[in-house]
Amino acid sequence: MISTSWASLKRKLLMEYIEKYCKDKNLKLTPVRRKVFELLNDEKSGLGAYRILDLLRESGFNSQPPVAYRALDFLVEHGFVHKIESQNSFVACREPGAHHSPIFMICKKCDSVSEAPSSASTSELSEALSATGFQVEQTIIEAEGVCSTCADK
Amino acid sequence: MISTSWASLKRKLLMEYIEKYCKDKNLKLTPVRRKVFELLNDEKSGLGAYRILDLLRESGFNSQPPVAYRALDFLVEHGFVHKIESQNSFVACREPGAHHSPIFMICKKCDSVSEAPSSASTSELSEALSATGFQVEQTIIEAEGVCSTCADK
DNA sequence: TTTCCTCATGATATAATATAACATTACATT
DNA sequence: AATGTAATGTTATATTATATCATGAGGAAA
Repeated sequence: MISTSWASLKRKLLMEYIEKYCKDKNLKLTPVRRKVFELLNDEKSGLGAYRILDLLRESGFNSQPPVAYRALDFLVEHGFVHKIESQNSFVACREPGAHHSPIFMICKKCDSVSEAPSSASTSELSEALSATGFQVEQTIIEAEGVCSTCADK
Repeated sequence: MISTSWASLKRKLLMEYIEKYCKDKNLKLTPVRRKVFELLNDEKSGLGAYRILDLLRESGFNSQPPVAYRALDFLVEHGFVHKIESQNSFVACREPGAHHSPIFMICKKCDSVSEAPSSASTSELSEALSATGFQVEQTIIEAEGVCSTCADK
């Protein structure tokens, strides 16, 4: 049996991807920004800003609210983290670089938030809406329901 | 020239629809609930709960926050009002009874929030997501962009 | 009619989420 | 060293939302 799970390998990979991305683009992945990403990367559920703040403090950062929000702003701005509007929570991006219009699936049983594989849905939506004369620049799509794991139980 | 605009006729119609609906279903459209709906019905933009609270007070209701939130809960529960998650604001439903999965178009220029005509988009989305094993129960779709009126300027 | 029940409202306090504003530090460039 | 820029530290406060308990209003049942 191998001791490192697929999930943990993926988390590691994501962290490395972001490190490289920041290095290439000359973005400063400071300790607090990195830690916030790690915290989110370790979670399946969304975390609220104040929960993140608590976890930062547990990790030795003596932080006030603006510290957490600034780190989140940075991570969201560069697409490393997404905000889940219906929960006021944040999740690590699982498909970095893949799309700018993520679709989230939020399980009401286990509270997990997962990102749907990139699909045509968003551009179809944009096209459908453009029929009304509205020019879509950004979409927020969040689906609430039951994830496959919970449904199988 | 006729003095009553289409928009004002539509607002009136919506109000009447809701009155009838409540009467039929034996729901209590109390003064504060009715007033909150009227306030939202008169706006093109979303209103925050505390803005609504202010307007209630201006209308002679001497209300505290729970009053506004309770009225909003009632109106949302029965589909008369929708919450715009990305703004923490509320809008009157313009398509009562039409669909349980509205799609909102939020104009970043004029701040208007409009409801897209009911379409296949949502069920397509549900189908696409069910391919991942996720069972969709509810969707939140909010598109940010520029409305046709603002685009024409 | 009176009692009781339910739902709505009144009222106070506080929780949870988010930002404004200004001071300080770190570090790269000059 | 002097300067500029971006990041962080710190305090205070704004904004959004709910918990809790008390009071009232109206209908159903005794």
